[in-house]
Amino acid sequence: MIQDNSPALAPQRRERLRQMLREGGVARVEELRKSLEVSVATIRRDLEILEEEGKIRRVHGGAVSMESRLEEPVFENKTNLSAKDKQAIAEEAYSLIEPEEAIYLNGGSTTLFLARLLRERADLTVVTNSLQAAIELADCGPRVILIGGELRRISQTMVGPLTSAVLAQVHVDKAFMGTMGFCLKNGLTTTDPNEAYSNEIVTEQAGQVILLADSSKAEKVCFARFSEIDKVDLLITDQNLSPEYKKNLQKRGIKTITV
Amino acid sequence: MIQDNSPALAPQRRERLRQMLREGGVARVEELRKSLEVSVATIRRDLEILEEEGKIRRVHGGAVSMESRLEEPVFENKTNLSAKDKQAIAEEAYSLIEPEEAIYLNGGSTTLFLARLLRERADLTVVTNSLQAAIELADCGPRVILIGGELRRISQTMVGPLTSAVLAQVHVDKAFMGTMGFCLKNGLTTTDPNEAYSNEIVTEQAGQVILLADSSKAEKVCFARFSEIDKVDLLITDQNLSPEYKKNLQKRGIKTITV
DNA sequence: TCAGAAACGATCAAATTCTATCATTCACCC
DNA sequence: GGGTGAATGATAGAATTTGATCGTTTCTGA
Repeated sequence: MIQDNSPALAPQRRERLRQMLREGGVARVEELRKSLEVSVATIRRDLEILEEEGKIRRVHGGAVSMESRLEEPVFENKTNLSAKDKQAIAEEAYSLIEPEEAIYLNGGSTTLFLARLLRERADLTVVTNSLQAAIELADCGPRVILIGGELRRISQTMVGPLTSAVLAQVHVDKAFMGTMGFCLKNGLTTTDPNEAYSNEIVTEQAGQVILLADSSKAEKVCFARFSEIDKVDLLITDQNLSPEYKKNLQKRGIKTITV
Repeated sequence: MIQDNSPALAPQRRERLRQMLREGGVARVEELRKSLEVSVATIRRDLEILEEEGKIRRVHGGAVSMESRLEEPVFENKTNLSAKDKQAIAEEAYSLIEPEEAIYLNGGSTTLFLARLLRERADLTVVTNSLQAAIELADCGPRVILIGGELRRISQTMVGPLTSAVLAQVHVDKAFMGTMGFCLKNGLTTTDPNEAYSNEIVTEQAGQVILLADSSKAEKVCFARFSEIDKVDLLITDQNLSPEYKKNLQKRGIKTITV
């Protein structure tokens, strides 16, 4: 017999694919074909399956492991909204800020864009639980108050029970909140209960709650709820939110701004 | 030998771009092209994508990173001044840390060296008011608790009355404190009263107070006092501290370790 | 302010890779 | 022994990526 080892079974082969990708972080189809000694068609099919399972991400020419460094830690939805839309939402939010106000920013990419716009505004006070926002404002601009608490690595935010200590002592005029999901029935939700805890305290206390969320977050529900939808005063979002949905929000007393 | 040099996959290439930009803060298109060995068109396209994702910002001639870590302008010089001594002091301090302990680090260059040594110690809990220490430990290592408060730009620390809120709720076994000056008569002093306030709370509460200070700080007095010298349990310093002075410290109950 | 140089964006062609489709193989069952 | 169906391999047309070119814009120094 020339063919000593029978060709690996499909699940075995996929497991090897996965492993190879984990090791290198990335691999091209041709490499994989050589290693596994099957046709590119098979490799492609396997990659397709692994992508469905969320183990890898296919790219032109090969694939990237989702279990390695090369991929972003935050890949909640792979159809991440472009920076341009987030920028637009942030700019709209910025225009709402009055001189001398105290505002709150929670963690998240959209609020980070807003933070960047605040670098020149020495008149403001910015309260935040976001390490990245603080870094952005560390060397210039507004007065910055960090709320303290346990550092949640994945989001680089301060969360948990300790955050209530500082939050109890400050008041903000406007809270600009990002969220993982908002839903008429289930309210505002995020993945981490500790994160939710901190967000909840802020939404309770803030003079005004302004939600910064692209339309992909609509009717999305995550594990940890931090507020009823009614607590929101204003939603700034993109153009893909249906008019009916906006009307429903309107009924609940939530104004919507579309950028 | 047939050189089948398969070009790097696009995500790999962009990751390298990102990294190069993070390291240098900025880079020219031409540099990037040389390093990655692709055409400028490709570089431009990649930069465009990275900008879209908000990772970088394009400028005429190249790009700047949006995610480069805090650069320390004046602070940098200070860390370089006697970096070797500070590193040695930090290493000595590190050896005192027991498994599973909760420790405090205040702001300052020496404590920052110590923070860098803690990156692998997942068993510890680190409480700190230093933004830079937090950044250093943000993506790995020990549990990090930030104490919150107002951000003092020059030192990148959280200071002031708000810090007491969180500090009142935690206990640390050992507090590693840097200081601007220590003096037998005037105790521990620093320049900023708010900074002093936070330091004071910590020195009052910590199980053990360990002072990390090179000899240039001896008998130096600054504006704001935060502790009597007696509160210090242990001083780690360099070899330039006179034996008599050490003896005087000994009389006050302060052990000295010289590195 | 102006002119030259450098950098940029848009566009096109070549090369590579992808998708969709069809043919082949091989185990399995009746 | 032939039918069945899943898995694999092959192929052609579509799509994507890349590098080169050219006119336009931006920067720099006089």
